[in-house]
Amino acid sequence: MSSRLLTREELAIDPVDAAQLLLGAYLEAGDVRVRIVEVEAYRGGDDPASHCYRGKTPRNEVMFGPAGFLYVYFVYGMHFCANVVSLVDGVPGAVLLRAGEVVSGEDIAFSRRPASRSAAELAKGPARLCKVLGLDRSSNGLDLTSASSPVRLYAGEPATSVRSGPRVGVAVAMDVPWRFWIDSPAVSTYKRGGKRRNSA
DNA sequence: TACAAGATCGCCT
DNA sequence: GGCGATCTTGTAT
Repeated sequence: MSSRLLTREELAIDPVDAAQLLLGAYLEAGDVRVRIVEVEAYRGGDDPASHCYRGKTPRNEVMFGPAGFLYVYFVYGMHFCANVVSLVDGVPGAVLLRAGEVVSGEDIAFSRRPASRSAAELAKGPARLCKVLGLDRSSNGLDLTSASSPVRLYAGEPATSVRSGPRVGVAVAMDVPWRFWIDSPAVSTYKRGGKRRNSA
């Protein structure tokens, strides 16, 4: 298993490229380690689906900062979603971590997600991924490239057979295939775009 | 008035 | 029954 931390410069690239780099990488928080198998790229000003599309705010400030930082945001009043900031300081961009496989600390993961019926379901979805890793708003802004950080990002084996398609749950820009995943039982099968309201 | 936190309802399996 | 880059209300500026 790889134990090399990803570097900031490796992540200071376009979110679309960073997304593919993160596939197969490992995210470790405390005693739980997850292998990232599904991500989505989010850009800034040219991406209406991005939190940054509307400009910089204290909330999404992290996305405008240097690459390699963790951006955790609150959604639906009960869920958290984790993003890995990419691109350089001043340019918004991030990769949403949608799903992963728990490869270490599975017992802890189950204790956090008792409803999970199988290991593959533990981190099958962005909100679950956060809960399994114990990520919350206090985790926002952590440096994933620092060995002393409570949450770290490790390089994995190069992802092969990367697939791509429309992003999930995004009501706009569905024609942009910025969702990437690799073959894994933990990848969510939910792939329908357009929800809530009649978007047709 | 703007931003951020809290909730709910539709679509999913 | 559970999850989700939305929607609404409260607080801060």
